[in-house]
Amino acid sequence: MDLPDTPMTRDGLVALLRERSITPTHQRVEIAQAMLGGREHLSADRVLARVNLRHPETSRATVYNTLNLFAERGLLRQVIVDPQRVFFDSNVSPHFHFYDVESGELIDVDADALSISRLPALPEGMVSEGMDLIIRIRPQGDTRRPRSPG
Amino acid sequence: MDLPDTPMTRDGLVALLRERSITPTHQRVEIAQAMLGGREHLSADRVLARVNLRHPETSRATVYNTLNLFAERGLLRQVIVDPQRVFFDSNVSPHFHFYDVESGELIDVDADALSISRLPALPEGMVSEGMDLIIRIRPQGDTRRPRSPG
DNA sequence: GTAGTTGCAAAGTGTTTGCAGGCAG
DNA sequence: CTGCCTGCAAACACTTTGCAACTAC
Repeated sequence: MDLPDTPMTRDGLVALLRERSITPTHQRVEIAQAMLGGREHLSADRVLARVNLRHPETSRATVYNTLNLFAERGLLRQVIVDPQRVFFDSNVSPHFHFYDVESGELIDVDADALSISRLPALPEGMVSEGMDLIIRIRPQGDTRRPRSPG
Repeated sequence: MDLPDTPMTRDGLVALLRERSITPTHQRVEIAQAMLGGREHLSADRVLARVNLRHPETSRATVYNTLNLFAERGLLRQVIVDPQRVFFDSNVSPHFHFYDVESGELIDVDADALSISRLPALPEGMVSEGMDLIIRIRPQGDTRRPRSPG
């Protein structure tokens, strides 16, 4: 699951941002790099930590703004599985998730690892925005209901 | 979708709570009644408002504690679709949801309105806790991305 | 009577916002 | 240069917690 440290050059990222009409500021490029440079599912807090590993130059506000902007422009997808935090997923192609309720970890499930047929009719006048399928899992033998991951 | 105002007698609710080893206090019965007495998908805040329509005798803390207790004991199911609030669903049998991102409304989808086949293999040593399937919908022609419903 | 429950208000999260200063083009 | 972007800290919404008073049985 671990991607190489720098799957895209800085120039590549700059180009990608421009494609989406996003001014490629220093911070945004840094954040883009963080999201594509390793694990695919990160909370804003994790991104902040990661970006500031090098030197603490990016503020919390900018991380939140930028992640939301990226999601809006289709570079990231938000995954809502935990009421406490939003995960951002750098994989924007159709797929589903396992969610380990114990560790809080998200794992991709390839779209064709399962098949959904006979989609229900949408309520009248409504259009679909997308579908989220989450399979909650936990380590075998563990019967706790963790409210706070430990 | 609207249920009759009192689908269960107070005595019935008391019995139901006892079945689950829940001391049927005044407030808990009130909350049980609120969750079964009308709409099926309510946030804690809505439950609080509803319970205190009669007379404001139940605190926010009790509502939160009680809803979590009910969920833990299988009387309610939590639905996580909005990072801002948890919905509680009085329908605990298998089913899925439409989520109107515009209005914030949840709509039940019967479990056999769609069929999921070929479930993916779970990661080793993991067991399933349940599956959430959410189809995000919005009114046709509306292209906004609402962050704050209004 | 006693353990378990409630209410209050304060604390705690994750996230957003307002505004002055700073950077990209 | 000029408008967009950033950082800071305060504001926010939802939820949880600590503790004294109270209630169910």
